[in-house]
Amino acid sequence: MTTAKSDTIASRISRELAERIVTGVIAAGARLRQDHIAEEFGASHVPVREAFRRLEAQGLVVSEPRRGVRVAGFSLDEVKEVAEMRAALEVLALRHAAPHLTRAILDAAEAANHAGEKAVDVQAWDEANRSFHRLILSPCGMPRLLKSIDDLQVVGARLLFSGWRAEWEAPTDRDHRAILSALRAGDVDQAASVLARHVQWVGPSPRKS
Amino acid sequence: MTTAKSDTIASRISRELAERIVTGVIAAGARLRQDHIAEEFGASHVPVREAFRRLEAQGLVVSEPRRGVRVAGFSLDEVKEVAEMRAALEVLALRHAAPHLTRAILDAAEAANHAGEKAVDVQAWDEANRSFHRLILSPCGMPRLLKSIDDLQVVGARLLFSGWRAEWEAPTDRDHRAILSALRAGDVDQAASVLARHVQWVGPSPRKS
DNA sequence: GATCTCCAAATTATAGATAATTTCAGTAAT
DNA sequence: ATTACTGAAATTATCTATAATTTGGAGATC
Repeated sequence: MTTAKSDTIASRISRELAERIVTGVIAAGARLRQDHIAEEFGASHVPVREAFRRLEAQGLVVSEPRRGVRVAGFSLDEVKEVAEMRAALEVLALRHAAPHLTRAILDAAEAANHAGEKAVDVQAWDEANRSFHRLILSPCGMPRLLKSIDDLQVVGARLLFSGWRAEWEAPTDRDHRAILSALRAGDVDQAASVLARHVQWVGPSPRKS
Repeated sequence: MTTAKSDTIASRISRELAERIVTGVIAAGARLRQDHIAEEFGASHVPVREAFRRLEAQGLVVSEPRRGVRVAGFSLDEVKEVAEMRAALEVLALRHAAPHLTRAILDAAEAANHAGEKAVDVQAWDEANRSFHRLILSPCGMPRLLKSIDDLQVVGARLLFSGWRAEWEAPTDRDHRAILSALRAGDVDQAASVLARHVQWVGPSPRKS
């Protein structure tokens, strides 16, 4: 958890900035100036620019040629859009993963869910939730799909960090259990249906732009 | 069609390389060396590296730290994966676009379809096909979703250019007409169903890795 | 008082140079 | 013959410097 050894400086900067954006340390709409960031990381601005490109690909920043990059906004519409995309893709992944799911995988997913129930802060809860989804979807064996889902998950996590309510935890865990029990029963359609609803849920209250 | 005015050198290089990869001028698996490309474009390697990052985000190249960049492969599995992702996302887009589709838009889509029937080469056919899809999906008003679909379309186009058969044209145009007539009849489910099957179709013959 | 113009400071984009790593051919050892 | 080493050449990643563009404000004009 220290400086996170990473091969290239660009990827280290990219990871660090991503975390700051997701956790809200850098606000939506804030402008990111390459020289300032370069100075902070003790690097030149070249790797910073490459980090920007990666963040742009993830949808965490938007870049206008010669006018700099700023943190992507997340209005309610944008959050919903990401959630719906993720729902569609996770359903696809689940249908391909289902035939390869083993008892051991489902047990591991259940353990991840329990870890989420015990989580005391947002980070831990988010991590457990991520694990759950990754566990049941990875066996689909579609790397590009999984990467897209992961990127969408990261973007969606901004919502969690911006306004998380402890009450939201219970329904999530219930959904997870429902998905597991449907999968154990071999009812993929039911599991997919719960998963789609579960992922699309972006909280009860409208959020500001 | 000349030098394609573009704001930054990086984006010009990125576009040019993308086209070469899609059309097969650069083969799958080929290594891209930044200095060589920089020299060819009369630029330094910094914008080349940024172009690489964009291509990586589009899924046209894969990059390993300190080991260079190579053109992404497209095995049958990968092509299928992209097609299924695109099907899932286009269905989502269509369901959101449907309420906003006007007579004029559907007529324009029909015109695009006719242009495709008259197309004499792959480029023209691809362009018409792209227009058709863009026309009926754009009204969904979900920019991130549309961008993802576009990227997937570009990747999928590699298949067209690698082995296109004139016979594939007719079924495609028939699918397009079926989608239009379902939309005109207000039967969104039917349109979505045809669209999903249509997009997932990757040709009758298994392709080599 | 509001708007426009123009200039300086800040910022982005690219170039050229350097350090660090990988690749690979050629040679030696088994 | 095959495998393991070695070092030069090629290549990637980074830094420093420079050119080009944008931003923001001071002063002029209406």
